[in-house]
Amino acid sequence: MPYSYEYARPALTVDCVVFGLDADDLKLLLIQRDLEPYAGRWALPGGFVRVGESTDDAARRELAEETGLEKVFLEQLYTFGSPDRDPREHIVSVAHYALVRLSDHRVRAATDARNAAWFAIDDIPRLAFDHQNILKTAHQRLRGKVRYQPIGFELLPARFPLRSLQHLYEVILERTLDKRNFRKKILSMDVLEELDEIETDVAHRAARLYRFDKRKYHRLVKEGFNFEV
Amino acid sequence: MPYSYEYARPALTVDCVVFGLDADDLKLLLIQRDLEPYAGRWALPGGFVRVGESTDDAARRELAEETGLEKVFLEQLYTFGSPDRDPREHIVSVAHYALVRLSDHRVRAATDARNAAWFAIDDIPRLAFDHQNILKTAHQRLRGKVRYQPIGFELLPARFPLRSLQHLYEVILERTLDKRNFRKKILSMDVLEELDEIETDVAHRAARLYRFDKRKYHRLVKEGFNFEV
DNA sequence: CCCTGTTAGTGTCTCAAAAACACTATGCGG
DNA sequence: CCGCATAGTGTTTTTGAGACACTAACAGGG
Repeated sequence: MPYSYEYARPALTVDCVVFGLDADDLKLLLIQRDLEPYAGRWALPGGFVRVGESTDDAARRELAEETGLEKVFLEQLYTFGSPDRDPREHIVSVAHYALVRLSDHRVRAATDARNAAWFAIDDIPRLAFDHQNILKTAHQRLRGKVRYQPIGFELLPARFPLRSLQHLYEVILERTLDKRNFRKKILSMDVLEELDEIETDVAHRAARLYRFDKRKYHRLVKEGFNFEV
Repeated sequence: MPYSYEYARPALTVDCVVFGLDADDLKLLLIQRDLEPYAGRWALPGGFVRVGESTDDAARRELAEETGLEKVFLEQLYTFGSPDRDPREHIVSVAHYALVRLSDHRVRAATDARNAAWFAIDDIPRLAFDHQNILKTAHQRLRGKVRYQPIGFELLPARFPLRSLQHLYEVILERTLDKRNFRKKILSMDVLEELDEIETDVAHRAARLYRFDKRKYHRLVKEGFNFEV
């Protein structure tokens, strides 16, 4: 035990709530624990913070190690510091949440050495530790976030029909939106670029594709805005 | 050095950004450091988290120890985890912010053994560590918060004239508000109770006093709302 | 007691944006 | 070519924000 301190220290971990979107649902990335406590139980990816490493870096590192995800949108969520949240000892966890395009990452996560899988957001198994609570907090934050920051760039493929973006908002907000009002609003924000391209392989009229204007999008993310949908 | 661990651990602290309101200004509570590093420099109250103690409890304890403040409104703000924010070693700090009625607490803080004092929010001395940055984050959060949660219960005396509440919003938002629109809006929220009582000892027409309806106020805090002022 | 100074308290109009709402267009598949 | 599924498109109504100015009450001084 080579590391000694004058006073006892809680351990420090990071956990990641990774949201992904596919054609139908908002999904959550979980890994299956192979060690006690809660061996076999599904849990949020995460692990210990190393000395000399920022908590954000630790979250990215653990995410890459456990699920193969890299370069994702990731933000700090909340720090869970209750002393009894881990049965072993006092472990404080800085929770983060991430948004990823599920289509980019589905395979890698599923075939990783650690057992990792995507779950539909309303069909989540029992989770280890207080991870259910962390998830609840993250989902609330996500719902709150879409009201004052644009979202979607991180969750949709590079080119997408407007329907997909509306669907994303509907899934996050858990309510349906009016198509015309949604289109009016989102187009008036001037962050989408209309492409000369339409969907293929659909059994009905094909929709026009759009992409985000990175510059304008990130400016808007930074400044905040008002998006009541 | 009686506490040993298999892996190195960052130290864990809490810091508190304590906002107080007096008749004129938004104030900030600071303590003067008596130890290195940054001896003599003003800093946010805070200290180490003990094992077995939640981060929230730690924040409350440190606040009580260093400034005498107890039972204040206190929420977690953000966790600052950069390894170089403290010159000694890697110290991760869970920052909190608190809102207090300055009139209730002015004396105790100022006469405490540790040198503690209130500073006007736009006349803050150079701070230790990254505390300037933490303060900036807290001030932003406070401004954001008033838009979707009612505020004031924690910062105003039990009975107050509407002018005080408007003044509170003006100070936090750093702009003036229209009296009639403000009253219209705040009264329509149905959280204030009109009292059969007016100000005393004022050299002009005395204003009617109000108080918050605790039940309705806390319901609204919980649910969130939309307060664009 | 009256005049002055200071803050309390009150209503309406304008304008912008949100919300409600239904039909035609297009393309695929059988 | 017909049926089906989704794309795409404007107008009206309603709601809320924002701008705006005068009278009322009270204290204090002359």
